[in-house]
Amino acid sequence: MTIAEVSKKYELTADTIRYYEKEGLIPRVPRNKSGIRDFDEVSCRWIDFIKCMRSAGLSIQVLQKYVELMNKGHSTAKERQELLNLQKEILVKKREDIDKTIDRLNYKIKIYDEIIGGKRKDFMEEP
Amino acid sequence: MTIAEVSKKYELTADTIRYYEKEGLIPRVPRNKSGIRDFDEVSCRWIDFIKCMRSAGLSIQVLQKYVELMNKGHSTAKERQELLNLQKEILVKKREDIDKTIDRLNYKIKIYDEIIGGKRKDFMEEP
DNA sequence: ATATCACTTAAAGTAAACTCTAAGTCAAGT
DNA sequence: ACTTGACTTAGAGTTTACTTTAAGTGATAT
Repeated sequence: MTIAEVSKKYELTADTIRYYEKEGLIPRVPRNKSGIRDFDEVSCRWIDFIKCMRSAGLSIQVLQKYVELMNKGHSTAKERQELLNLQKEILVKKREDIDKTIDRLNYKIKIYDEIIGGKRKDFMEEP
Repeated sequence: MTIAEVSKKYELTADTIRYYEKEGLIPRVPRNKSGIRDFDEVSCRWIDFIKCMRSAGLSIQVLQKYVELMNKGHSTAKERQELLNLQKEILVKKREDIDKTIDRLNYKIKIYDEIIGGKRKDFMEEP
């Protein structure tokens, strides 16, 4: 698969994919005889994995670390598990923040229904 | 309340609070006769609101826009509601991404239990 | 043969959200 | 009177995650 095909499939720009490779977020992608990237299934699975992790906000640095540990081999399995576990806990916390914010937004949206319906005054001085 | 007290209460640095005010994320904070900020309840409620929204990832720009509409008065109530509603929908989508990622991390963490327990091979080439 | 087009690289540039610095003011303590 | 420490401002600097640019290569279409 060419970078253009992968880019379309995963909705990431070719630039972003090259950047991820350069930064070591995905292992080096195989090239054909003229030096052009030819993505195999393993490369695609990596792209899919990184895209998922990035969509939730895991940092480039953390993902670099994960690939680095992967490259160091079996002895790093425990450390890799701990890394993933810490990131998971961060995401659980983040989800709580988002839940609280959604609740607050829903409440305000409801209040706005009343304001717009003339049933309540629009207090400009308060958020 | 001084900026130091507000900073402690809301766990935001004084710099961040000044930055939020300068950028118009919160209305201008009242000052005492020597020009020092003296936060009243309204200012504190704004800080609390902005902190909550920022914790979920709403952008500075969007929050600036909200304050700007607030300042324009009652006629912008509908637009403010729409702004909040759009942001809410973005957060719902974001929460789905986070949920998917948490699921995927949980799955991998479980697999690592097996790898560490010697029940499964550690396939280094796949994420 | 030549033009076109997608690809390659390294490196510079950008946007968002802070964070820090410099220079200064002011009130309180010794 | 003088030092200390928290505050003030404008503006420069930093970090993260891309994004763009410049210069070049190679395969295919005319």
